[in-house]
Amino acid sequence: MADLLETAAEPNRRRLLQLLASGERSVTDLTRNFPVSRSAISQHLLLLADVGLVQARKEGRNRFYSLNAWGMSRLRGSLESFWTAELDLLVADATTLHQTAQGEL
Amino acid sequence: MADLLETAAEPNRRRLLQLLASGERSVTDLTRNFPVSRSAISQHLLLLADVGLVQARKEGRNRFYSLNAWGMSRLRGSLESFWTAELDLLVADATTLHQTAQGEL
DNA sequence: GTAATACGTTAGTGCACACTAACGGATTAT
DNA sequence: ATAATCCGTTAGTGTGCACTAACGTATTAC
Repeated sequence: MADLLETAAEPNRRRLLQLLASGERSVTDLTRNFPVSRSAISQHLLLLADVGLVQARKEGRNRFYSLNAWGMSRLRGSLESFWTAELDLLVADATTLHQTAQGEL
Repeated sequence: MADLLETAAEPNRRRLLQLLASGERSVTDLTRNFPVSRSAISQHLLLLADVGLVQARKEGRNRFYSLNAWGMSRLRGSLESFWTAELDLLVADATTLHQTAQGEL
């Protein structure tokens, strides 16, 4: 799983990135927000670190993970290059259609 | 793989969505843009259809796949709810830092 | 009509992923 | 000091994914 966007897309990892947006957090602390084990979360974090989206800081027996701004910037770029103007047009039409349908109810 | 964003994130499927942005295409036609088999592409298309991002139209012995505007609209929504304003701030800083670094060369 | 060909899907396989269980390392309590 | 506890990672396992090979079906050539 070398791909940046694909790595970030997995639901648990997506959530991890969002949680880390508000600041660094330990593995155990992050785990509280998930139904899976500390180990699972640790491994998701290691994957995110592999692609450069997060990094860890050791302090005592804790490891505080935080977002890597540069990696997140690259992710943003990937998203933007994926979502072309052509798709915006398509979606604009769909939204219009949907709103029309809603209005017609 | 029920998750919309995760399904769309896989590199080949991402590319398929982009190719389909310019209009409907047959499986064989789409396959020309990939190093993998027609079968592989067909299966990716079936997955995309499962989550409602594309649909197929039969004509002769061809099946023309096209984007589902409403599905793509939902995808757009998922992307937007993932990428919070907080992340924009973080990335803005990173970009600034990078530009500074570039300027310093 | 029938043989040949083209298109897309289903069958089958290897591998990677996501997870729990077991572990090593560090800190705290006594 | 040492036993107990907490934190994060590595070991081991099952499932699901991405892919090629084989197949069914429909069209075209003769």
